[in-house]
Amino acid sequence: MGLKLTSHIEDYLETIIMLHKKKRVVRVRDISRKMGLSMPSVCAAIEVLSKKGLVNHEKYGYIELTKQGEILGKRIYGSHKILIKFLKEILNTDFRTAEKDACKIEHGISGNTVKRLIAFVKFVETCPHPEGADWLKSFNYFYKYGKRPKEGKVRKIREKS
Amino acid sequence: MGLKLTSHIEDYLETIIMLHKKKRVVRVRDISRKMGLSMPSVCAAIEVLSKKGLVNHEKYGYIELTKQGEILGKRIYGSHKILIKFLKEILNTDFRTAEKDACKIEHGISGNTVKRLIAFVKFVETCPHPEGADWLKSFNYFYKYGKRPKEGKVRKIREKS
DNA sequence: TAGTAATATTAGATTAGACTAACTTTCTTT
DNA sequence: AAAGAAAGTTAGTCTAATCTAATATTACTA
Repeated sequence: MGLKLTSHIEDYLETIIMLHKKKRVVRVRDISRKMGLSMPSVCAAIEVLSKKGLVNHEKYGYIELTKQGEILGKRIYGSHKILIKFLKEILNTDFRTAEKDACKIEHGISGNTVKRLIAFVKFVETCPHPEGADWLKSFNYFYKYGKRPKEGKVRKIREKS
Repeated sequence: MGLKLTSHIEDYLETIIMLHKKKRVVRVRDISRKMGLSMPSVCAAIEVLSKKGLVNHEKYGYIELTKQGEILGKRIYGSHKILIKFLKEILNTDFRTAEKDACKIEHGISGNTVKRLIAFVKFVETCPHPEGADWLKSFNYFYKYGKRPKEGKVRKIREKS
């Protein structure tokens, strides 16, 4: 009866949170489509989540998060969002890569590291444009050309991949 | 006969690379101890790596990386090191957390993201002390106190966890 | 409202990764 | 060089996560 979740089960929980935001009502089919898994797989996972007390689910009915499920799910989803932000806005990876990488990364990362990452993202965002231009643009220049831009040289960097 | 590796199998490969650096000769027992897994588990994994042509292994003998195994292993190990660096030197997490998190993260992350991360770490390291003090120390201050240090205010931040 | 489509569940199989117990080989120590 | 210790392997079991096929329920629609 432990509350320990495998990373796969966490994925289901996170997906439920995301679907809830858009639809308010979540069904097996929705999860199945969103995650690209068969409905039996989803059923099995929901069964596990249900036994852990994280969702309520009656046969053939909707899936609802319990209080506990919502708390845990939101924590997981929070990590997801901050990672996306880091990957997209700071490392400037493209949207699809960011999504993919964030999914893989988020379950492994410890709570403390997430906290630091959140702080870091905030720190960078509030950075007082130290190089005479936006700091993140400077990074993109650095990534592209392998050297720091000269003062006042950074405009807008467009890139692929 | 694909060359696709599961993340677990990549872990074994990475461990072999690390052990090689220190011992030159790697045995099942070494891997077993390093990874905290039973010897039969290691044997099974070595069998897989052997079939993929990444290691050579004769019964009761040493484990040697093939050319291909070394190339792949080093690539994986490279991601590991850059992540450790990011977690330890930039986010300033403690050593054990960094190790743990890096292991979890590294297999999920895409090659392109690793490249960006490498660039990012280098970028930060070469940052020309924009706030009148070392940039990373400023971040640590920010993490600890939730606000940016005033000019010239950052000394040395000691922290737990 | 009866029939069909969509959704959900059950049953059973498969795969990867781990384990323990038992056995074999190699190394070490006296 | 023989005995015991350490290392390696084999065999068999377990669990988690997936699948397909078959069945059951619910929803839609003509």
